Amino acid sequence: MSENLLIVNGNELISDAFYKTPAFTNSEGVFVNGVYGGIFKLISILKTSEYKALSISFSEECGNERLKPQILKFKEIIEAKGQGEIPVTKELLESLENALKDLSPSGEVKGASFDMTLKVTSDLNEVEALFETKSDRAAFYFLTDIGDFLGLGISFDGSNVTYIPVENFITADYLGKKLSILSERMSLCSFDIKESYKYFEPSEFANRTYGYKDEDVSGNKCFDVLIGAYLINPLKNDYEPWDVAKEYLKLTLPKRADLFGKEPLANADIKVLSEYASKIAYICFNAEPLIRAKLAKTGMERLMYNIEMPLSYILYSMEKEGIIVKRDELKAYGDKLLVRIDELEKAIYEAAGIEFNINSPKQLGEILFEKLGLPAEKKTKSGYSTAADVLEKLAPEHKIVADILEYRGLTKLKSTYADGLAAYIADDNRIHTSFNQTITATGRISSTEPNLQNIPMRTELGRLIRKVFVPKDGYVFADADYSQIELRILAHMSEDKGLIEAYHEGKDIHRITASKVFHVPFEEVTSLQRRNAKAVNFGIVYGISAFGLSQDLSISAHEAKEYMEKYFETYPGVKKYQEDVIASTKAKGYSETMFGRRRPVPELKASNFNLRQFGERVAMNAPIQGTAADIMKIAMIDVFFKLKELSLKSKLILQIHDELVIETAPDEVDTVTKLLVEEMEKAVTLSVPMEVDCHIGSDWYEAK
DNA sequence: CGATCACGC
DNA sequence: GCGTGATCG
Repeated sequence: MSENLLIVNGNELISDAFYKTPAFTNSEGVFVNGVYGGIFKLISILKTSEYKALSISFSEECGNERLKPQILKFKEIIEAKGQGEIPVTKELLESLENALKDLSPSGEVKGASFDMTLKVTSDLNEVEALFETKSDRAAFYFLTDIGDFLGLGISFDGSNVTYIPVENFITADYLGKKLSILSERMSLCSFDIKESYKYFEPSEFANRTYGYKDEDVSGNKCFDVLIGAYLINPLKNDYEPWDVAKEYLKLTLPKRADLFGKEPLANADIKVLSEYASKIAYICFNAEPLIRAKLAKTGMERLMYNIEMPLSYILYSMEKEGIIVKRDELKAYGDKLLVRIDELEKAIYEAAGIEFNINSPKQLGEILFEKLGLPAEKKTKSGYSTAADVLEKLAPEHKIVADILEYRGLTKLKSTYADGLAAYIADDNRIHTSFNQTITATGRISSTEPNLQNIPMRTELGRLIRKVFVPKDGYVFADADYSQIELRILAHMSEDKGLIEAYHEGKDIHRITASKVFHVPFEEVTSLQRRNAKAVNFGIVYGISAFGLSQDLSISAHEAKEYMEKYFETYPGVKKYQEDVIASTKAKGYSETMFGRRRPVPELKASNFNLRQFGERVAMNAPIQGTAADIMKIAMIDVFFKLKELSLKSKLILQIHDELVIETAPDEVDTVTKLLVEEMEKAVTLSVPMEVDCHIGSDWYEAK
């Protein structure tokens, strides 16, 4: 009996917390740090033990006048739950957690003071025992440095953290296996969890064979504090554990660079290392419930649990697979470029009458606009603009201009693609890009080191680079892309009858638009009219201004304005939608996708006109671009787990915003093609059809 | 390290 | 509109 009853001295609990927790007030300006810290500690004790009942005693005397009201406040909260022995139930815990939220000034729950007990061990028996700890959740952090796994920080209660260095029997694989097993019976939390999948496989994915499900599916799930923090604030560029600590726990901690500088972590002191890894585990454990609560409050649980978390595992898998790049052919391509670059360089020097650095916009500007006296149209902050659109207009004036444009294009191909990509080809002849899930403001994925989402496509010479991207022996690429996904989303979200109808006709959308805007029969639309309509469609999706459109089409701002007005006459629903979305974004402070992904737009309230205009374009574009990103992510989950369900050898390897690439086994081509198109098209049902095109090829050039 | 340019969707 | 990267000064 006595073992099941937790007896607490209320005065001591609050008093301890009062001195440990930095002072802060609730929304009414009353100091509540003691009550807050006390309840926080109480919750953590109740959650990590098996007490069946709780009894809290209070005494009258209290010396500290600032502390006294906090003890009384706590007494009030507790007595509302019951008198004497209070049964420990789920409801009690929930109500205590709600009490925490009420105490916090911004309605968020914040952690108690930094209060961590660290234990370092690599004793096999101790580690084995540790992994038998009873808890409903754990937080961990894999400490790695340039590919080396150094150790694991792990906590089951948010105050006791164990650091396990990798040594002897305790290998990276061993710890990974332990975590995989642990994930079967409790939820695991980490920071940037994608980086841990190399060592452990969460049980929720190990045998998963179903795709995206709207409703949550029960079971122990992994949680990534980084992804959660990103969803809540996608504008912050790089979240580090310390940022989460500060934002959610009000803790200030040294950063990685401050602790270790540029030294390899392997050289660092074990004490510093263990503390570093353990603090991150500590931060994760204590921030997790706060981030979960905020995600629930902001309606982003589905995004987090059903989309982003499974996606993190898929991105890891795609990075691991990589894509084969033919080293020798890439080199030959670069050499071919160099021949032409040298020719152009000579011709440019000849025409200029002087040798200069063509790559320097400053020097180039001086040559073109001063030495050669060409008409300078546009200026930048630092001088003449030498951007491509400016040079294109100058081309008839002087033969040097065309050469410069070609030179620019070729050196770009050479440095970024030919030479740039070569540096990333690994020993397996593959490039393993990093897909980043927590960078963009709109929810898109980004790709770095190298960026495989901007491989040339537009010009034939650039496009040829895609020939060096090949599938493994005997395999082919299946490349599927959504047809105009963003414009279709606009049609759906704006509910514009004309645009929806146009898509149901299944004909060339730009031609239909031109026909409607210019009042000519569909068959009589000229190529110029179609090109202009296409540019307007494009511009609308991006929320560009008449000025932006005029730049794109090289027409006057006046003409561009007329085009847009005609467009809005044709599709009045689009105009209405844009106005509504700006108003609601302004009112709420953020825009929202179909799946509830938020993008804060503080610019809408700026006093600066240009900034506010920018805010309007962002408010119009973010829901479109973000919804497209959501849909693609769902499609990826469907495609990935479908491949798994069917035990196919084919692997998803690339995502380029509206396009997926699968390295496909020859005997699976038909299955994969059908699967890709089906899963991508059914990822979401809109009021317009989703159209997916899929091509097969023996390299990426052919498959597009 | 910010500005400019060029590549993608 | 959203990104990444190379280059310059």
